[in-house]
Amino acid sequence: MKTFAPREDLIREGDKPHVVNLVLEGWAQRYKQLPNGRRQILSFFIPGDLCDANVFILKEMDHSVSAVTKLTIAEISRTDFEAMMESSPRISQALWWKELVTVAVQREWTTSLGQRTAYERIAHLMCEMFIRLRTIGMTADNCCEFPLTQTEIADAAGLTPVHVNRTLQQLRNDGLIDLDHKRLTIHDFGGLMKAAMFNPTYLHLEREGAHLDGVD
Amino acid sequence: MKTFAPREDLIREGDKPHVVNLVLEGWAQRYKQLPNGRRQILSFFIPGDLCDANVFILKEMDHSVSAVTKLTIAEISRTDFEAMMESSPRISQALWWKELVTVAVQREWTTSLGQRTAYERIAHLMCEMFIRLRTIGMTADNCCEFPLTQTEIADAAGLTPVHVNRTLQQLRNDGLIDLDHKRLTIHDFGGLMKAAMFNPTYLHLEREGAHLDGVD
DNA sequence: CGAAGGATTGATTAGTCTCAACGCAAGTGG
DNA sequence: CCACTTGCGTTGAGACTAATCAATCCTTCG
Repeated sequence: MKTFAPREDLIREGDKPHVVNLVLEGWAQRYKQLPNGRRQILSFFIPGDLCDANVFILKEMDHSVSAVTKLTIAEISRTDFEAMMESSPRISQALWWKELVTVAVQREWTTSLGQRTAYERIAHLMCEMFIRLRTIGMTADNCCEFPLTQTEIADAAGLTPVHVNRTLQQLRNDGLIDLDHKRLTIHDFGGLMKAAMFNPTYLHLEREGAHLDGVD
Repeated sequence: MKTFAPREDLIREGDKPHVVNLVLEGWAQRYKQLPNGRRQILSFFIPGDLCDANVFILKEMDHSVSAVTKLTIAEISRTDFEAMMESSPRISQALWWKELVTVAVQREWTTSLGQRTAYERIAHLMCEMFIRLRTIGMTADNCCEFPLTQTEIADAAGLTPVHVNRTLQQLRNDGLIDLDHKRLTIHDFGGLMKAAMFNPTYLHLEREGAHLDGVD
């Protein structure tokens, strides 16, 4: 068990991976930095997420991971991880499932960046994070923590912070959300999903309970 | 073994997955269609690629797959696939490796769409496909097949066909490439990589124990 | 030979970026 | 406890990349 301060790096591009990280508390983010200095945030991790199942198969990390908030993680060694995988087919299947969902989410982000407008992208990110947080019981009614700065939203959505700011104002004016002091309130989830063209299929929630699919 | 005509669908979003597809000959593409009609191409498959390892763990496909060219594939049943996985740790590790590379590629596409310009995105796509084709021996000198229409390049790069056309002209005028009759020639690979900010690390061409596979 | 899909070109517009400044709030050191 | 610093959010003006709309040309192929 290990803790990190907000914005501290856990893993840097180029590192030789040697453990699997399991998030226990807080948010983390995966990102890539380009030679021209621009940064793309590739995914967010919340409690229960594995940073990279089985990474030690790879020679070198192709991305970095940093804490968003104060962060607590468990490090799982290669031997422990492999023992887990072999201990039962059900566990190894669950790990495969986690990995398949991770790719599915990455594909959806690709789709967002390629086809959605700024407004739609931000709405989509909010839908995704809200649902993911809800499945781990970290929402209260229509509220959740949303500890990202506008610059981080920008780097995740492929936009500039200035444009994120203006777009958030639109989302607020349209009565869809409120975002203040790192706290997100969704006033009209149906409307937000519609605006984002959000379809939760890609999160493959079925096995965790259909009751969570009921929206608002 | 099965064949498909160019542009024919192998798998449709919403299908219940029941086999793993292995590409034997030709190119295929994974894509997603949004309610507003826009399409994002998410990845290309070339010979040797698995369309989706272990997909049958999921209840429902969240994307579609179609042939780009005339296509030949092998269908691997769930039982056969699982038998393969259990037959040896080296095989199951190789399959994990394939999957990890798939996610890594997806992350790089996310980065392209979020942070690279039109010019850089197209250059990057060409670098990636050229290297992947080279590792399976499907390049000759600095040439390879590149069977995409400009509309397909556009849907992969998050651009319009018109803009792809103009950008290709720039790439040609800059002396980096030629693309004609579905045949790509790279005149200056170093320059193309530089323009694309292309770093092949994410393809993880080296992996632990790869030399034991007789692959490569 | 005609049809159809793909590539190309031109003119205009929209969405987002860039640059620059300013405000506010929280944390820090004196 | 106050002044200073710093990071984050907000606003405005102008520039630019890429989208849109629309027409034309070129290939390929039945």
